[in-house]
Amino acid sequence: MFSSFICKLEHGANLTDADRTRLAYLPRGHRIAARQPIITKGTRPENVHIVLDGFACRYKMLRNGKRQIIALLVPGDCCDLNAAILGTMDHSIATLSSCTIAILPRATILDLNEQHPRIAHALRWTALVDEAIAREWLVNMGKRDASRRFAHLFCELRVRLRMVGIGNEDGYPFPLRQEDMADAVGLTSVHTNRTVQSLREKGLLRLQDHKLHIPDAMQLEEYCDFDPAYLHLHKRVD
Amino acid sequence: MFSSFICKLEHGANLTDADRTRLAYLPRGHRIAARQPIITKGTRPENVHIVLDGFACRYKMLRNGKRQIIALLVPGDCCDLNAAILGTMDHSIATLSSCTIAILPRATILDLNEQHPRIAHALRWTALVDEAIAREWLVNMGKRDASRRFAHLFCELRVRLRMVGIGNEDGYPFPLRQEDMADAVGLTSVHTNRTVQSLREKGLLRLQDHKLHIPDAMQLEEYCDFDPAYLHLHKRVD
DNA sequence: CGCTGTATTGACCTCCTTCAAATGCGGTGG
DNA sequence: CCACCGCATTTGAAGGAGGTCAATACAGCG
Repeated sequence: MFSSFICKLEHGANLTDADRTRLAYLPRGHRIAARQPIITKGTRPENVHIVLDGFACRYKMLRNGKRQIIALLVPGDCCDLNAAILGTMDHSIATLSSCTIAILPRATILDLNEQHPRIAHALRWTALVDEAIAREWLVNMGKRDASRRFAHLFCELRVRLRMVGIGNEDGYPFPLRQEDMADAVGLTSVHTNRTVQSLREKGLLRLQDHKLHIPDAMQLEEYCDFDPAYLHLHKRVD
Repeated sequence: MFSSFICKLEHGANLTDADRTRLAYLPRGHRIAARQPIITKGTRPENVHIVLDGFACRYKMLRNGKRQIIALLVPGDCCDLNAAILGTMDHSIATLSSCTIAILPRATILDLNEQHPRIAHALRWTALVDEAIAREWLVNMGKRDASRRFAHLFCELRVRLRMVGIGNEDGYPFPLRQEDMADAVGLTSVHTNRTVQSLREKGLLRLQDHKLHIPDAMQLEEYCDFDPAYLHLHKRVD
């Protein structure tokens, strides 16, 4: 089902029914296990990958073996929409949980861009929002302490997931290991553990069984100075 | 003179002479003092701003008054090429040194995109490289210690500036205050001071009179594991 | 010469890392 | 059903990188 992808595009443009039926005809996704490569740094991207279910990530490895996660990809997110212009990939993409991934031939994207201006607009919108998210992550890593950093990440994901119909008022599925979370915010997994505990003790959130529980979203947003403006939602979520 | 802008675009496409003469007809820039706003968060961008000379930055302010610099803009860089799609700016842009800035009406950009496919391609390329730089900055802040962080920033700027004909083998102009440098890499100005000193003591670089001197670029790149692949230069620089 | 803004230095503190060991837990095979 | 394994989480102790605060030095400039 492309529902998450369509859901996401709805936020970037006012799609028509014709647009929606066109999107419904896209190839179905296939299942990939957790922690498997999707796209590897240095390769030339041929097709466009879309996450339909599960969590994936963009990341870069350093020579010393450390991994920095550059972006989290949730259902509805595109992996390499514009990567072709740059020639080769400057980072890799892999699954974090088990995922279902759709692979669209580049020709399909070209067709969508030419035949469906609203979809084309929505696709450009998603790319720019991804960029805005990267900018906000820079702020997060540069200026917030550990617990606010995680709090902010969780607030962001709450909005992004609600955008595609995942999770509800009091939480959402969160399949990452602590090591993944650590690599995403620039901390160690040990400190991640202690930080999540302190957030629980503060009553701001609870993380168990790969589910994130947020008792009071407002309070959490207040705590970390979260302002969803950078996600550029025109339609309300919640 | 649009030389830096043209210079930059040459790296994103094989421009023709017709492209170049078209670019030469763009409006000239005007002078702005250091530390002046160019675009303010929350506003709706009307025109496209291009830095022709000097250093500027994208930044976000936090509620607690801290500033995170999200990107450095050097001659040839565009400020808000695609911002219109997102509606309002989610961050601000300001000069760091005195700058000359060109303002292109959106109509001009549309015209370039329609009449000059190679320029259009180059513009898309610049936008994607900006994004790649943001991703590399995430790695820098997340995984490198203070001295490697600065080393990496200086290596990046060396390549970006050479790309537009600024600086030479042993250094380049660098007008930022230590406070600006600190806000760009996520450290304090005090620690910036000590870190730059330690880099000097290591013989890796010298910073004085707003000029950065790099005795041995290879050595500096080696030190911080700098790999310019993310800048996606097809034509050699140096 | 004093004013202003930036760079520099010192002392102290704390947040986060590092390393290592312990705990928990779901699966698998005996 | 229990023992064992692999994997992730949790905990402890110690050290270090970077932050904070405040004082000083320095340079350009009216």
